This record gives sequence, structure tokens and C-alpha cells, in this order.
Amino acid sequence: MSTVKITEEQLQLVEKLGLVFEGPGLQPAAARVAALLVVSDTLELTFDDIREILNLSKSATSNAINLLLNVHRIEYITKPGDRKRYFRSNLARWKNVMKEKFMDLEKTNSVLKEVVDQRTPATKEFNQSLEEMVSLMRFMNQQIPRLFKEWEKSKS
Amino acid sequence: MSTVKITEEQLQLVEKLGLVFEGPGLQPAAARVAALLVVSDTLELTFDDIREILNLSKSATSNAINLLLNVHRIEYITKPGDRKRYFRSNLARWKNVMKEKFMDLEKTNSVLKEVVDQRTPATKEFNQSLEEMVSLMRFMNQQIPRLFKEWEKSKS
DNA sequence: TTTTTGGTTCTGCAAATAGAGAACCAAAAA
DNA sequence: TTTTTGGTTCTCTATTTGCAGAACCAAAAA
Repeated sequence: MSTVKITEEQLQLVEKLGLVFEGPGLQPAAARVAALLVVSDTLELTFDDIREILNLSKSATSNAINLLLNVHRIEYITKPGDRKRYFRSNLARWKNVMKEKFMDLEKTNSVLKEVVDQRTPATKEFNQSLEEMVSLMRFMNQQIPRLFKEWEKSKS
Repeated sequence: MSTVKITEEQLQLVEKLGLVFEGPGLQPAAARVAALLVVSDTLELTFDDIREILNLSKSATSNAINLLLNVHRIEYITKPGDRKRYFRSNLARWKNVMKEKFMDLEKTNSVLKEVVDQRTPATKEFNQSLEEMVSLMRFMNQQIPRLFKEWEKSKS
């Protein structure tokens, strides 16, 4: 029986943030675990803390945690003389997660380029619009990393 | 029986682009319809063209088309003395679709702000990292519309 | 050596998604 | 007035997803 407690409002916030996380491809249970580790006053929670607070089964908890570990959204520490793992949000990696999100524009872009390259020349106007899209995406992809750097600089 | 034809390679490209479209929340059939209207040499396809080329049932075709119409990914024209609707990709709206994609960073951001505002002051370092994230997102949200404008200018 | 702990894996089910096929329907054509 | 066209809507089914519960397991503790 874990002693870690969480308020009703915090739980609601976990739901809310969980929904946000569900958007970009996280399944419900994993999204809530990720959210919990951002909202909770106690930053490092054990398997059972998580299970009890979120009312999940062991299997769901295990799967959610391992999924989040795999994509590096969370990490864990251990404590001497304690077999448990203490999970916490991997905030340091969030910036990369954000960058990666932007980067999949590039995937879209490359497929779109393929489409442009094989279009019939007969539809000139359409092709031009499409090329414009490709060019816009490429432009954004170039500029965004620059923005990241700019921001880094501005805060130092 | 429609006369519009499409090559084997184009069909494969439809699949490929369709997968890209499935990512951001389009269901398979709709994603393929959207993709087809970008790949096809003939830019304006009828209900039955689409149905036959993609081998969909009438219901699937109808639902996919209406979904895409609702989110303005496609539009249609009519021809005098012809009851059919001719569907085509709404390229003009793509830029907006892209912008909207960026904008949902803002939703994430506002929830994250809520989280920051109610965190215990005890976890100073963590809170600072979180605030940094919020600030980074805000920064990106400010800069991105500027980038759009900059690009518009650069091509004129 | 047996028991407990901290999980993982397997089995199964309930709900959600996706699409087929047929029935249906209103407007236009015959 | 009847038929055809261009779809829409309803019903049903296959598949996928998401999770519970129980069985299981290796390492550590007793």
C-alpha cells in the first residue's frame, strides 16, 4: 500500500493532460501514466504507486511503463537497498520529442516530392501548387531548427 | 463504368501517401481518397471513379468523401447538365491545414501552463524545466506565423 | 529452502473502428 | 408515371484495441 497521495484536482489535470498526450499516438493508459508523472507532487513514483493512483491492472501498468520507456518519455532511477524502480518524467528529452514531431513533416515532404515528380505535365497549375507546398514544407524544415537554436541563445 | 484509369505505380503511390495521411487522424479509406485526388492525372473524379479505382463499397466511399468535405480537404465542382459531383483536392486549404497542425501546440501549451501553475513549489528544478518547455512552445508559436509570412514574401 | 517482491507474459473479453452489402430515397430523365 | 442516377443510411460482421485477471518467473529476503 503506497503512501503517495494525489488531490482530486490533480487527478482531473492528469486526465486533461492525458487527453493531450493521446493525440500524438499514445494509448490511453500510457498517456495517463506520462501525465501523472508530470502532475504529481512526488516526482518519482513506483510501479505500484502508479497502478494504485490510476487504478490500472498490473498488466496495463507494465505495458504502459515499458512503452514510455521505449520512446524515452520516462526513465527510472533506483535507490540503494531497494528493489523497486522509481519512474519519472524525462523532461530533458522533451525538446527532442518536439523536434521529432516537427521532423515528420519531412517524411510527408519526401512522399509529396515523389508525387510531384511523377505527375503528368498536363496539369500545370495543380503541379505548381503542389510544388509550392513542397517548397513551403522544406522552408519550414530548414527554419525550425534555426528557431530552436535562437531560443537556446536567447535564454542564456 | 468509369473510363478514368490509373497506373500500377500511381496506385502504389496512393497507398504510400495514404499512409502518411493516416497519421494525422484520417481513417484509411478517407486517407486513400485524399491521396488519390493528389496523385491522379485526372484532377476531378466522380463518386464512382473513386469507388472503382480504390475498390471501395458505396458506403465507404460516401463516408470518406463526406468526412473529407467536412474538414475541407477536398471540394467539388459540378458541370452543366451533369448530375454528378466532381471531387478534387482542395490544395488552396493545405497551408491552413498545416498552420492548424502547428496551432495545436498551443492547446498542449495551455494545459501545460495549467500544470505549471498548480505544481508544488517544493520541486523547484522540475518546475523550472517545465516552465522552460512552456516558454519554448510559446516562442515557437510566435515565430512560426512569422516564418509563414516570410516565406510568402520570399516567393513573390 | 521457502517465501516475498517486483514485476512480465498469457489468455480472454468487451468495446471501438472500419467497411461491406443491401435497402432506401429524392431528383432528374424517359 | 415509371425508371434511372447519384448517392445516403442502416444493418451486420470482421478486425483491432485496450485492458483485466491470473498464471508465471527470477532475484532477493527470510
